[in-house]
Amino acid sequence: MSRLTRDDIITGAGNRFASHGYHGTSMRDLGEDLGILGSSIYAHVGGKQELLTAVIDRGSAYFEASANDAIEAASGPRDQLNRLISGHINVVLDHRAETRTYLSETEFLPAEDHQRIVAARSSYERTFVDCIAGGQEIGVFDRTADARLVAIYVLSILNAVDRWFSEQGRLNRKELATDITGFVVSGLGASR
Amino acid sequence: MSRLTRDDIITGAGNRFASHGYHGTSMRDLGEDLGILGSSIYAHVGGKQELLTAVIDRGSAYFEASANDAIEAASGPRDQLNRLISGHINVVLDHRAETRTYLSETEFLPAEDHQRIVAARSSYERTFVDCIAGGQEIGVFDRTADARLVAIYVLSILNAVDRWFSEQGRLNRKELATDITGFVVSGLGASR
DNA sequence: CCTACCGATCGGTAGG
DNA sequence: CCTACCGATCGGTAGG
Repeated sequence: MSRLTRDDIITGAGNRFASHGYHGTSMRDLGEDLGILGSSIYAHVGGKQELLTAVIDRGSAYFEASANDAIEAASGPRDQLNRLISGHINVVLDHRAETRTYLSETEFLPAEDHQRIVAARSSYERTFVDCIAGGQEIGVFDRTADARLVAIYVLSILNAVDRWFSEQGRLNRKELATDITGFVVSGLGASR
Repeated sequence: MSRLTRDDIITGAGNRFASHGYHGTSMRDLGEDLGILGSSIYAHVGGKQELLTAVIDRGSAYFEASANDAIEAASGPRDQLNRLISGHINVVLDHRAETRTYLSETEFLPAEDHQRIVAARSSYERTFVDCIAGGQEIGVFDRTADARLVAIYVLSILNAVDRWFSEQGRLNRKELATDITGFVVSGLGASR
């Protein structure tokens, strides 16, 4: 058993914060998960708040990277929308602890970090709005819809995925992404 | 200044739990909000856990009542879907504290209460699934869609509404309900 | 609903 | 990373 790294501590904190909440986690709880004492955590990080920031920074970075990948690889608005959706699903399922903390505990961040994360989130959401608006301009999406509202609807669906999706269920990730893209584009109206 | 009732305490607890989380709320915090001492709360309720249960029970009851109203008044699947959506929006906006607590803090309920609330929530969600499946049977909704998945998508959108909707925004509640219903039925494909 | 507490637990530190 | 702590705060109670 070798010594823990700072990254190990952040990972452990993410797991605890995701399942018990930031305020429901004590440094002693976290230490127990990691096999050390609560007080020993202070050899690696400055304090509990710093751990929350580190966990949420990770979550935020995963989403940003996913959006950048989608923009680079996309061949058009509909393809980009599918890539954004698929990427978001992969992020929340591959990094459940960080993204759950990011989505549920951001409000408990120190003011400075909170502002930074909210700005990054706005930028990420703008990627969805721009993609939808771009599709409306070239006529592949309905022009009468409000792109900002549709982006909010899509992100609401995506942010909840980790709460119900199971890898052992009827659909795999790729199929879920296709289903959500189809739902967003056609709803219950046209056959997909 | 008259004495507080048990209901007042529960309302105050809902407000605190919604903004600071259950674990982020101390009995002294709550007392301060109510203008009494933390220890005085115990004259009205058995403990902090009991407060969480009481707040979430309220939230759960609002959703149940809304679903029952929609079922009674509906003239068909599409009308019922619109009523379920509109009702859900009204519940989360009229009872922000209780519903936010219901949606975010249910996991911290004592096991027995947790089971009861999860069962009630399943029943509520089934109303949405049945409505969609009913519409598919009579051909007003696309038969190839998975009713359960669509219900999850709709509820994901609805549960996030209180996080971004403003009464002073471009849309009022009724218009938002219409927009969401339109989105669910037509997506970005057909014009609504 | 307040006064006056209780033991337990909290985030965090000094020194090794 | 542990030992040995610190003052502050926690949920909760007895008695009025």
